[in-house]
Amino acid sequence: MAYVKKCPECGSINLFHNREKGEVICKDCGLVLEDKMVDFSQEWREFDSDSGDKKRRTGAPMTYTQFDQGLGTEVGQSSDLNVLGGKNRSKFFRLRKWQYRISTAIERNLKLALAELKRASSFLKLPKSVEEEAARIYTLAVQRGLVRGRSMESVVAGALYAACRRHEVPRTLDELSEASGIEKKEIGRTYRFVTRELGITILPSNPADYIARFASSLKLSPESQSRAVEILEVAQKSELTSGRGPTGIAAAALYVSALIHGEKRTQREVADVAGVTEVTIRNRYKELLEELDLEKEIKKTKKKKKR
DNA sequence: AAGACGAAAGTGGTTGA
DNA sequence: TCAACAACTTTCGTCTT
Repeated sequence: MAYVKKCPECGSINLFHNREKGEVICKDCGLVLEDKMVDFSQEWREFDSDSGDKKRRTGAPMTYTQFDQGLGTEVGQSSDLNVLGGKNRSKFFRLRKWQYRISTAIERNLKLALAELKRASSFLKLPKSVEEEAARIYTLAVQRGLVRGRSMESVVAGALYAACRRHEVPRTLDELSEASGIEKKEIGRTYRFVTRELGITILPSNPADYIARFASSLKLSPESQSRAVEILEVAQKSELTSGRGPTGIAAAALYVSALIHGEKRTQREVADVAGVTEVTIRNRYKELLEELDLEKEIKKTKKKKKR
């Protein structure tokens, strides 16, 4: 009996297995097929029944998509009061007041922001793991006061963008912009700012990560899709990819492989789904042809068609 | 007539003095 | 902080199918 090969949602065969999170994600539509990895290993060793009880833990799972990560802290309870003397009593009230002020400000912000984050995330059909990551990034950003002077929405969008890239399911700035209603420039700016301030390192995104999604929205065959990935690999070795926008390269690779497999798409169509202009595709396309002799193959399929 | 191609000028961001 | 620079876009005219 074969293992799950196709996404039940869109039928794509392009599945991504994230071992760390125990998820299988469809790269095309973002559907999470499996997220039920259970770690059965114990994290402690039991020497005797006593220490085992102390270390054993239980409770609700912690999650960043809840505004307080599912764990709340409050300063004291009024029932503690009778234990405290006069001085400590006033100190107690002061502390609680501050705690209240700080936490309500942050919490209120987080509640709103996380709602917005969930909305945008479901609009983009992002997997849960990416949403969690984005929520984590946003929470850190709020705690460091990085939201000040920026709109909440733009920071949310920036966090999402960063989370997508970290999980190798990149979305373009255009897509984020459409989902959040924030300008492309602004998202890029806050994205850079937040990642720099939080010291989050992000690998330059790989053009191949875009292929699956672009190919499926262009309705290209799996053959063209895998050919495009092959082309990308060669292009990368010839240093055609460094310094270039990854979306443009991905788009050009797809355009070429579509030609080779006789599934012609206009430059306009490819350009639209990739969020670049025809000119960029043309430039990349030209470079690809120069470096890898693909012209023969294109001609071949042309002749075939005539017959 | 639509698509492909290429030149020229403009934009926003990075880099290095 | 500013200027040089590369990548990409916009716009537009010409060639090809």
